[in-house]
Amino acid sequence: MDQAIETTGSTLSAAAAEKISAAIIRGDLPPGSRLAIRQLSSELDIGPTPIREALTSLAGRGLVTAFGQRGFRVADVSRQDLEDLVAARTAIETAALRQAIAKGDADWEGSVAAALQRLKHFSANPPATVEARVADFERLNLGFHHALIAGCGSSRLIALTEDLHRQAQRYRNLMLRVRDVSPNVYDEHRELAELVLSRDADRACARLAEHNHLTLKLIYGDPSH
Amino acid sequence: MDQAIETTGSTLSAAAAEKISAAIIRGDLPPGSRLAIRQLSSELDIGPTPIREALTSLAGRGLVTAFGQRGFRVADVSRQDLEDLVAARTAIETAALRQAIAKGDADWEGSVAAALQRLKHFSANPPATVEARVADFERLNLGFHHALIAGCGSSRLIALTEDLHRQAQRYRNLMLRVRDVSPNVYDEHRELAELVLSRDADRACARLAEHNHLTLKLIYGDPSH
DNA sequence: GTGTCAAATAATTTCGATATTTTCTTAAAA
DNA sequence: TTTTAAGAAAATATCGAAATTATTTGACAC
Repeated sequence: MDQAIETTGSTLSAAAAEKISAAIIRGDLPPGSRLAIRQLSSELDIGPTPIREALTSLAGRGLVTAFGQRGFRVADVSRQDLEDLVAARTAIETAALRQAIAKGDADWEGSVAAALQRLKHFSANPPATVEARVADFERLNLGFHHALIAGCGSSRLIALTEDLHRQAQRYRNLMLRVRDVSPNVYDEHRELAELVLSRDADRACARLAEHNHLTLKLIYGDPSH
Repeated sequence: MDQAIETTGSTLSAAAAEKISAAIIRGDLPPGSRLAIRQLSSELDIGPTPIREALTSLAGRGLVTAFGQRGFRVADVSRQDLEDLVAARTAIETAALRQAIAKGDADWEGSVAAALQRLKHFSANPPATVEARVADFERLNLGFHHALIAGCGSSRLIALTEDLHRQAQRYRNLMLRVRDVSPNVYDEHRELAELVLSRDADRACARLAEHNHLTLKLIYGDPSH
């Protein structure tokens, strides 16, 4: 149910960007590898022009790096870059969360509760295979973080947060050899949701920052620098 | 000395993006107006493909909106959008400033002092014409804000800050009929620079937030909503 | 007079091919 | 042996045209 319709009414460029983006986040296209236009064009059976446009779009979202007249490459990874990523994500996501807590209405509270409920159900009835567990969790996790800040009313902060979330997801997929979902993942999110719904902005943001730093800790160990 | 060399070694797409971006920020292309590929192609004497790529790139930077298969338009403006813009910019810029104050070395301090010095010289010897005053000030102002956060070491936060700075510049160019530089603009920046160089992060960030809210106040009056 | 449908127009999107740039290879000179 | 230079090969960036899609115009029915 992923690409059932060939042309969904949207452009081929968007479809190409979606597929390439997914491959990069999944880790199938390793960091630094060349993104040859001709090769991608024949592989995806799409002309060079939409491929090129897709790569340009992805470059604006931090997954691809453009090298002047020397083509495109998958964005590199490093500890320093991950520190940047976590810092930027925390700054933007906490700002959005503060606005959401200040402005959020009843619908927003309901969305947060619903997203948490889905995580609870997932935790109680996890899928059998590891692949399904990881895939489902990533979808629910993104949905939960989206629900938290959806009430902030700022399309800019929401879009930026989701971009950075996907970049962090790529790091986890690339560098964590043990790719399974922690059993107490529900409790982690439940406590965060409680702080949010009780409108305690300071504690909620502190908890969210801590939550985001987990990615850095899991990959590179405790913060030293 | 702006477009002396036709092809600077960079791509035509980048050149087209630069020209269209400047026209949008300047206000020559009004918000909501259609960005017809064929027309831009003949006007700039560049093929449709680079134009298209330029528009895609600008869409990722918030100056252009893409409408599925119905072309591109200059991004709309509204009070709500400007509130988003100021909030996002403040969140990101203050986060970068905190990191810069924490990590910044002697070179960074020198850059801040130098950027301030250029503003001082500008204020003491302003150009004769209004156009030159505004153009010079915008360049120096961008340089000053860049210098403040350049020491943060996060390319992500720097790039985002500059994007949002240009979007705010567009609002000022569009909506302020009185386009001249305030005489006490140097003092404003000097006080900010002093707080930064004294490494007082809290006060510097508060001052920077206040500084950014000026755009909103000048355009829409005092904050009510 | 109003709403709906169909044809024509105009636009974007996409493709295949060309020209330019970069990179790799090879050979010659220091 | 190392460096430099020249030529060949591959890749990108770009162009002009074709195909698909959206919009407008006009006529017809209600």
